[in-house]
Amino acid sequence: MTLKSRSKIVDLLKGGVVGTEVTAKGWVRTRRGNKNVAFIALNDGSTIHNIQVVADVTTFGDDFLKDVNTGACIMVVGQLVESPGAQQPVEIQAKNIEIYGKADAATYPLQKKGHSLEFLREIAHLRPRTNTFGAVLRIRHAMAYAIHKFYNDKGFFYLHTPIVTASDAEGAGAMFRVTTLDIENPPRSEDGKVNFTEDFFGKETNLTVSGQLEGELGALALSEIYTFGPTFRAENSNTPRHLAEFWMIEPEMAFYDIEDNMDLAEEFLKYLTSYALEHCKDDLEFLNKMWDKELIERLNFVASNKFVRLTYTEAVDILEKADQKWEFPVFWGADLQSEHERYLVEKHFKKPVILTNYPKDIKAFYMKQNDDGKTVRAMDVLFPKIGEIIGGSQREENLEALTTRMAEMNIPQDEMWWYIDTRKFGSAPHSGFGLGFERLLLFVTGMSNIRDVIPFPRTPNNCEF
RNA sequence: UCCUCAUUAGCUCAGUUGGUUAGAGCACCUGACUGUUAAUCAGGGGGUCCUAGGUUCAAGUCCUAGAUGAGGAGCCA
Repeated sequence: MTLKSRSKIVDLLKGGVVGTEVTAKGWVRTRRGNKNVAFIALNDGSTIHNIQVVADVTTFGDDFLKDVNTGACIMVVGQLVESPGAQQPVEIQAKNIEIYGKADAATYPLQKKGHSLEFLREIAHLRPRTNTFGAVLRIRHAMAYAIHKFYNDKGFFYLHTPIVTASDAEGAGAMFRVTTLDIENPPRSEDGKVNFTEDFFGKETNLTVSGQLEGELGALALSEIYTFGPTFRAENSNTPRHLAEFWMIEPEMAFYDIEDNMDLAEEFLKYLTSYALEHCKDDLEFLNKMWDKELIERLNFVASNKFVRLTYTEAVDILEKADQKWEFPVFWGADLQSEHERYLVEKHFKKPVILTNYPKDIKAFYMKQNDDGKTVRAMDVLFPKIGEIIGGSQREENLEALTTRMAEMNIPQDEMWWYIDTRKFGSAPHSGFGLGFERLLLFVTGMSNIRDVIPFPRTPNNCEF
């Protein structure tokens, strides 16, 4: 028998054959019992549920069982039997128990009773062993898989856009510099400035803030692509919705206009929501019970109801007529604030909202300009509790319109020659959007802080683990 | 970065108007219990009340500054 031969607890609970000898391995959640019998709740992360191991105290001895405590890692060999207890179908009658790793009860930080999410963040190396983070991490995996499945089934190609980039033209946020220069004593040119031609890449480089521009290059060759990778923003954002390092999905499609783009975004979000409801039932039920009593109801609602679509101008109209005091004034041309977005989603429509056709001055240079000369074909998908979960647009494919806009917004065109080239040679109408993976997970898991849906969060002043 | 709030046992939290020796549940230790379900029951040990100043006869409690955390805002996904 090799070390890895064992039954996963999820399989034992669902399809284990009663009467057979089985081997289970995992971490002890609790041990309880009396002087005759000990009950060990064992979890191996394959499911939210534990399997109950029953150990005869006279067989194993008090001293031995003392070390089979919360946190210890053990192997159990024994017969799978029907459980007389009401809370589990089967249990293991232990014949042999081996302790792989003890956990000193006096110093092991995790206990069987509730911990605050804040405390668990401080022990992010151990929090995957809790019910909540086990559930979140399994759902995170399921969503990542579902994203690839969704696009693969549609014939999209997964494009790996670069993580190190020399373009900071998109202006999506402050960037992390990538350099091998000696930060204490960098080479300088005659004018005293740091001489980046001596840096590793011979120019200034940063971590990517978006794969979109390179994604467009792929779409204008493969027709439909998506990216799914890490993204970095050096913004000093301290909120439950922002991370310095997060994952983003960016589909980019040739021959899609803004309507096609919205259709895809809505179908995508509904697919993922339905996938979670179908494949992560046990974990969602746990999170629903533990953290968010309306979670499953909300997921069902989003999966089965049409999103509201309206233009920015219509939204401003609704907000101006709303019987509501605003901290920030509403007028045409102003960027919508959180309070405005929340009002539309949570109070006025009570369902997800897609806003389109924003004033061009509050949106990026690459967005397709409308004939009115005032608005661009941007779209933001707004979700309850989370706010903006998707931001996207139809892209400006007309060379002259694009370069004129770049000049107006002081975007350096020489650095962007390759991007502009796509509008010179075989340009095509195309669209795309970005979905923040962790924001999706906030919605799907019902967690309220983004630091609790990524294994090791990176935020200002925090890069532990 | 701005505003607000919080910080008391390993964890979760009480602590009255500033007043004797700072409490509870869980965890830990000792014991009881013939199948438990965050097992239960009895007993025990465990405190830099975030840090540094200050006010006061007296500070966990009031004041000032700082640290850390959280919520809201901005930036955005």
